[in-house]
Amino acid sequence: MPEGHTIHRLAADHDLVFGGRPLRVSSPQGKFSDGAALVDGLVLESAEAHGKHLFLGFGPSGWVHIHLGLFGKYGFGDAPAPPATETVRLRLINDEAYADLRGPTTCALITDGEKQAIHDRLGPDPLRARDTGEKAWQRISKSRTTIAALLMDQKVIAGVGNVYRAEVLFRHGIDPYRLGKDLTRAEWDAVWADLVELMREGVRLGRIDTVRPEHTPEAMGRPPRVDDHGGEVYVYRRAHQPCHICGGEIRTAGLAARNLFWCPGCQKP
DNA sequence: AGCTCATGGCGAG
DNA sequence: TCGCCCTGAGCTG
Repeated sequence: MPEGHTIHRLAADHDLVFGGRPLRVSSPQGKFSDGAALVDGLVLESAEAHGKHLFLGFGPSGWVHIHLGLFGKYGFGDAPAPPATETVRLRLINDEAYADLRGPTTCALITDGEKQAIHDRLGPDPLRARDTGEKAWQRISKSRTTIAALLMDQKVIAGVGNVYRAEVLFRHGIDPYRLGKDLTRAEWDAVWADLVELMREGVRLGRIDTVRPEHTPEAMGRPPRVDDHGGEVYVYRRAHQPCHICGGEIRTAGLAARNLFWCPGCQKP
């Protein structure tokens, strides 16, 4: 289950494992059979990520556009591939490896123009080397929407999901209900820079770790702990537990159909 | 076996 | 704001 770091990692893995060589493409489940047939046997020329969107490039034949949604999952493995189960939407195979995709929101063959339209509607991505937080700031600084909602809006900033949202706001002591227009430029610059760093680390480690060294359980003299989503965090899914820093109770609330987590003690309005 | 929930996003009203 | 789509894990019974 993905935020932007997962998708950038997947793009790199595709390049490494399948890039520059022909590969077999199929859709055991059948829902992508037509698209798969059109690129089967072609060379994978490039793999790109923008926010939570993944693009597999097959030259003039176009791009396989993948969005994992909430449930989508990739499984990579060494050849030979096991028999595909009925939920495998997309299977890639070469002599050494296979990759299975299950449960994506999107898996479709698109043109260069359609791909460009997706880039155009996405905000800057902290994991794209040429992107900066400037365009995001232009929208945030004029917006009467809460910063918590803005961080989840992929048109404002691409790649941030529910975990990074909660964690980066905590790390900067920003109350999630503050309005975009009430953030200072310095606050936004610090948040953007932090996302760049945190998400790069997320790509490297393959999980979301946001707890600073001085706040780890060891440093704080507490028993070791890994949160049930695989990384170490301050507030995400820690409702009603004590804050690692102030000891106050972590709070949760629904916001735009998602669960928001924050520490009222550390994140003042 | 059936329910709930999950790191997303879309379109209808 | 709500319902809906995609899948699987972790409960409950």
